[in-house]
Amino acid sequence: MENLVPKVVPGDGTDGLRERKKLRLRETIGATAIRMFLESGFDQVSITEIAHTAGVSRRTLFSYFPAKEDLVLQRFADHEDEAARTVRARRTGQSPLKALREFQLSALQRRDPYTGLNDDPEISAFFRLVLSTESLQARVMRYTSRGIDALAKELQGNGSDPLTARLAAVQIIMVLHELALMNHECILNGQSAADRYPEAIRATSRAFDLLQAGLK
Amino acid sequence: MENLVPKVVPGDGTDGLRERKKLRLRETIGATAIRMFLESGFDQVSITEIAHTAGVSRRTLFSYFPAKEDLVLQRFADHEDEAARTVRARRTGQSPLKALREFQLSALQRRDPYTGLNDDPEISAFFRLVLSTESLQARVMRYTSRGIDALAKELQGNGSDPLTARLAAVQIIMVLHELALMNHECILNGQSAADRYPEAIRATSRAFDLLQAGLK
DNA sequence: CCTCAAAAGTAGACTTAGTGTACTATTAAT
DNA sequence: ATTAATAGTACACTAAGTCTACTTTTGAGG
Repeated sequence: MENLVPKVVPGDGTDGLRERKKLRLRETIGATAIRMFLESGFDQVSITEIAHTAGVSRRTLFSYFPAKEDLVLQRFADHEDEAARTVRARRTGQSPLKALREFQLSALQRRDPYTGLNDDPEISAFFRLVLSTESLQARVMRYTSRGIDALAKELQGNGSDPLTARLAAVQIIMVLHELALMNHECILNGQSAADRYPEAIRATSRAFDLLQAGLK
Repeated sequence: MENLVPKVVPGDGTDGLRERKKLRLRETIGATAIRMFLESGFDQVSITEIAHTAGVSRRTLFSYFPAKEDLVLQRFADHEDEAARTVRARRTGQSPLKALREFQLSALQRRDPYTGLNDDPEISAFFRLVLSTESLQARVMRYTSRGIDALAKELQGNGSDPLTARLAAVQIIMVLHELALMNHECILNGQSAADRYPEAIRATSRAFDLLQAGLK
């Protein structure tokens, strides 16, 4: 007697040759695109060229990356809820703001690209690409916005009323974003990460002081 | 003897039949576009249709509005440096934050569309259009970003060090933006502006308290 | 190993935003 | 009235993204 349940049980999505192949192809396409963008600029490379270079059809490329911007920015999604996770994982008794400050300072120390304080040529070239392309900047803002949502939710689940949680999240995420931009700008101007480091620490500390104690 | 200076002296740009005609045509095109967008949605109306309805060629339309989004959002540009102007025009001795708070509360009272607290059907439809269209939201963010620049500049010319000015500007403008979103959301859900008013005042006051005294 | 249904991929036409170019029509000043 | 600049148009072009119908690959079961 034949089985009435569907023959293909999706599993958890990580098993099977098919899944691994898809993942690899996605990697290939993304890497090809970024390489070409870094070489010639986002607007100077067409989807058609990327697809051809990566050895897939245009249509296939679009089935992996729904928009041209996604070819560059998928990796940003990883960081989108970093702040929320930091707050969630904080030591008991520690305030959210204190946890974020601590995390941010250690991120600077380890030159986390996310802080803007990283002068690795490939990483700073990637940042330059993103920040010099309007449509990419717009997309980054979307991720930032999701980061705000995530943090607000986390703060709210932590005793804050919804209004305060939301306002705090907006302030915090946007300030962190601004600090990263400042660091990146210095790196762009040729400063080394090591040179910039002390000032980056100072700026971050000052920013958290302002967040905590207000603008006055 | 012929005159060696250029024959056409531009003047201040407001004189002449030509200038007035251009201004009127621009109005016509913009109004036509917004009417059509409100009726069918931003993505459902093509540039070709708008140009045809407004009685101009596609190319002419693009010479007035370089992108489809600009057909909707040019009027946002007016508000882009409102915060900076408010700070500049404040009474002597008043702190920037105090001036902005005062301005914002009076803007709520007069139901300034800019605060999100306006239930006029045409205005709320316009907001809904903008907020339900991704590409328009991205464009709004650009204006917001310019508002930050303007305010930062104003604060800096007012004694703040550049870092503090910049961080304060980011916080203030983004918080105001968020407050407007909240009000708008309530209006969208059918609440009247009058109904929402007390809570809007409360939220704004709370937001300025947080900005001034910190998140703690 | 063979079969076969589902999933992945492809080809190519289509829509639409936006640009470049070469031409025509207005306008305003002499 | 002449004329040079400016505004507007027609038309062709590029490129992103979608739709549809077709082919290939894969992996599970017998």
